Amino acid sequence: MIGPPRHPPPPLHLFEPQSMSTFYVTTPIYYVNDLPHIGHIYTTVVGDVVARHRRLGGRDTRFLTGTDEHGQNIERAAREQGVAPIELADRVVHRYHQLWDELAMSHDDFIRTTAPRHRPAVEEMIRRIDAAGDLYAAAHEGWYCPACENFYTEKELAGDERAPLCPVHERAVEWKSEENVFFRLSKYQQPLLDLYRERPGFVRPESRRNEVRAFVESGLKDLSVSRAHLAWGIPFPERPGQTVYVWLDALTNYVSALGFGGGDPSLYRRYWEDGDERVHLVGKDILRFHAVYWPAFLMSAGVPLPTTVWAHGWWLRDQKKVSKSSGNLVRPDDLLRRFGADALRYFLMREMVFGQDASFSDEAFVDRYNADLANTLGNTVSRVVTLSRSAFDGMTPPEPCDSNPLIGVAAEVAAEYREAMAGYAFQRALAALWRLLAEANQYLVEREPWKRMKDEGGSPAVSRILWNCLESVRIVASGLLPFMPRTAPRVLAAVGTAMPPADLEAALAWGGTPTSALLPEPEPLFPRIDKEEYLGETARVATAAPAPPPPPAAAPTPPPPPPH
RNA sequence: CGCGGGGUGGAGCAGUCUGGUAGCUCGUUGGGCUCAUAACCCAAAGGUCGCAGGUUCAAAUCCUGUCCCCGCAACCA
Repeated sequence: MIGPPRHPPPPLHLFEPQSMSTFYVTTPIYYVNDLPHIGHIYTTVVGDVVARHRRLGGRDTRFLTGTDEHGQNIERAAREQGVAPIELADRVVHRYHQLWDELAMSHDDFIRTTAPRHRPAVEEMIRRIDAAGDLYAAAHEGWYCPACENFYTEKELAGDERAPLCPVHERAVEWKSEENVFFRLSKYQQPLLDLYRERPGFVRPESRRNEVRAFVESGLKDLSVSRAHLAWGIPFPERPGQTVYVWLDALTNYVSALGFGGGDPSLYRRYWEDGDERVHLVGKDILRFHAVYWPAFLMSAGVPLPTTVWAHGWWLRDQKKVSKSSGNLVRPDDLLRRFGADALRYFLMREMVFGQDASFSDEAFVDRYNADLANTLGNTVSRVVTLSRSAFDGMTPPEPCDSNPLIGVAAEVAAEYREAMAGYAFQRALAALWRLLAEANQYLVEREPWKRMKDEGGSPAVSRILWNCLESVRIVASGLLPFMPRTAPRVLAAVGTAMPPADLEAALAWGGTPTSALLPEPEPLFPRIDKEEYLGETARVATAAPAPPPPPAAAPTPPPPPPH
């Protein structure tokens, strides 16, 4: 028997294949009972940043997101609004497409659990699990509301223990038993514990792995994977009157989108079965489903497991937990309108330590925007470009420089960026880039090229000084390509590099700024925001508009998935 | 004895695994610069790292106890 390793394993990135290995990254599929908020955006931005980064590193990358559309909550919400469930779903999905477009998401596919291609995959998954002998019929008992036609857990119920009430209708629930299909989850308790031990990187970060392991060690009960009385779902194969439990339905999206169980399995083979890395990004609230149920389903079905389930924290609002009832959700519309997608993307990635909770506040947003984007990045671009244009007649400097203090800093920064990106430490990666900007500013003040220019004009010394600064900004902007897909190319263009690079490693190396290239007149990339004024505005908006208006009853048909 | 996370200068955090002068960003104060988006650079003030005890030559860091805050506690996406 092979025991656990005596030493902790090296970080995963050391195992990362060098080139053209595959990388498959997914977000959860979002439940369409609610419009997207900052939490949905965050996970998807993380996925996009990672996907863009791996693509720029030459990996054969696929990035999936989508929506989860079945289940009693959707059915109920649709009934309340007097529309068919699919209409409700279409409406919300339309908003997702719009939003991902606004946010420059580069997903290769968008899966909907109501799509025709999804159902065969679920059926195939069930067929395999059944063939493994892991399904059986048994009675499921619980508190049942006849009006909802739905079971509730003790925790969900309103009223007190003596007179439990339905949380929706506030009427008495009854203890009821119905026949369901059960999955032998208990059988996988030991295999799952083995999995966590043998592959420590399966659940990340480590603290979450411990949490999951503790949960599994405490004992697993078999899981009901079918529902009676629920019309809005995938019919359970060979079990008339039963539909598939939404999580079994939903989790299968990660392979249904690749063609699992369908006519063309080529993507499934490429990115899953024969794939090198399969990463699920999830919020900590749904870690259990991804780190316990999903691998158990896959083991049973004889399908390879994901390589990593990465759980991140929650966005709090002003230090408080976000909830629909308290109305403190952070909605993206105003932020996007005012600051643009890249500013929001930057904030989310810079402010949160990936894996931990972070707090959103308007003040923190404006502070970060002004300090990092307007002052440090925007202003640095502005000053070095203006100096170069003035000294060299609208061009980049004619003479490069291969010996100066910035080169060493740039190399350190690139190394730290590389390591941080491989380890999902986005905050560190960005902080490293900003260190190079700070060094460039410091260098500029020490050399005072504006003074030299008065005596020497565009001398070789001035040329080298300014070229170094442009080059530092170019490297920073290259590192920003995954984070700020619209702005980073603009920054590159501003400092004389017209074409964004296709290879990130090459772009991070010193020496890429072209000499005597046309340098366009700088435009403000991030106009500084008056903080007091802005906070005043948001306060007024918050008090004036208690609730956003409901979406229009007649929503346009959703557009096709984006062509990435 | 349910489980987990957190308590570090005014604010927000890193550092804790692998003990060894307590670090970053923002803010404050003073100075410098004037190319730049009132931006940039330098310097200073400000913390006995929740509390108590222990281990150690040495503890924010390891151990024990204790207080406070926040999550989770399975069919809820």
